[in-house]
Amino acid sequence: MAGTRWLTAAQERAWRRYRRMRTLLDLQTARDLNRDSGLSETDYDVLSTLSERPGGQWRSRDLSAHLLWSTSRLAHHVGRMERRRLVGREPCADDARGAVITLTPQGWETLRAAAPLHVASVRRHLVDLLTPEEIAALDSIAGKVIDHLGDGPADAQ
Amino acid sequence: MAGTRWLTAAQERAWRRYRRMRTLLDLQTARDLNRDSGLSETDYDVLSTLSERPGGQWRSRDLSAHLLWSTSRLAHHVGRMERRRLVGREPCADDARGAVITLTPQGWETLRAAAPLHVASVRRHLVDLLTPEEIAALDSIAGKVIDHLGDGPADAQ
DNA sequence: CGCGTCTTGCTGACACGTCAGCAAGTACTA
DNA sequence: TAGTACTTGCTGACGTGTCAGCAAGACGCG
Repeated sequence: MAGTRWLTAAQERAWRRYRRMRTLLDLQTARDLNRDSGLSETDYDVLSTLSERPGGQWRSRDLSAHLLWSTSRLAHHVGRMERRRLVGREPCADDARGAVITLTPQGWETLRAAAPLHVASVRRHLVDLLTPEEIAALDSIAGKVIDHLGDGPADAQ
Repeated sequence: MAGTRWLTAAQERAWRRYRRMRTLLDLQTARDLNRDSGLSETDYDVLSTLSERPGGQWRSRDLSAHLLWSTSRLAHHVGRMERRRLVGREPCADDARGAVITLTPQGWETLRAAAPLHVASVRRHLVDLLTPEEIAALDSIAGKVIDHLGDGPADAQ
């Protein structure tokens, strides 16, 4: 590999700082979420995704694809959340193999209470730090990466 | 919480896509790194950080602070990397409590072989997708978050 | 020095994620 | 309809991260 195209100083700096932002921001929002609502980020992802559908119901297969999780990971995580009464499982009417994950009343209530606090946390540590131009730039950068990594525009997201 | 300041449409969109970029980019670079070099991202972080110092040596305490890892996490991870002969442990001359983590010859060689492939992966999935202006914007955004979350500008990174 | 406190690093128990493998159901094809 | 292959979801084993707790050494003050 004689002809490796190393990063320029500006590129290297941006990459390093992106990685550090990622680490710090994750740590902080996770800490806030756990302190405020007793949830992990993954718990919150599951609850908020479920709530996007009218009845709070998703087929396991679709939920794991949407979250970019393995079906195994979803099964484990849903099992743990089920024990905490945040979600439930029901057989699927159309397909006897299928399982439908459902938000319980307690799941709805937990999410309702958590959402404003989580939004405040995201504002505090990211959104309110940036100008509208920077928000637009972040969106555009993320869009390019998402398109490149082929998230299937029609599909998940 | 009647007066919650929810996100605007543009902010919400940027936040969601940032999160998705994060997930996709992590998955892809981790997959590439493992396929090309048999390393995890955390392995690579440890090796490349060690290599920044002349002798490839870091005090445990300093390394965990630099990586934003708990000392426990570092101890576990170094133990595993030690079994693979990528790093070694030595007692610290100045402080009998201390441990010094050292890159082994095999660790150097592994990193030397992995680096160009990893850079290519980062280029392919991020850097080469962006204009110089977008690189600058990403750097500036990350800088704001890092400053806000108090990474101690003089300290780590 | 002698004592209490802080720092450093390690360990064990437990929570979470991945992977291989399995059982049951569906879909395609002859 | 029977046979084969695919899909769906679960489980167990194992690697990794977090947390509480420990032992040894450093530090500070009388």
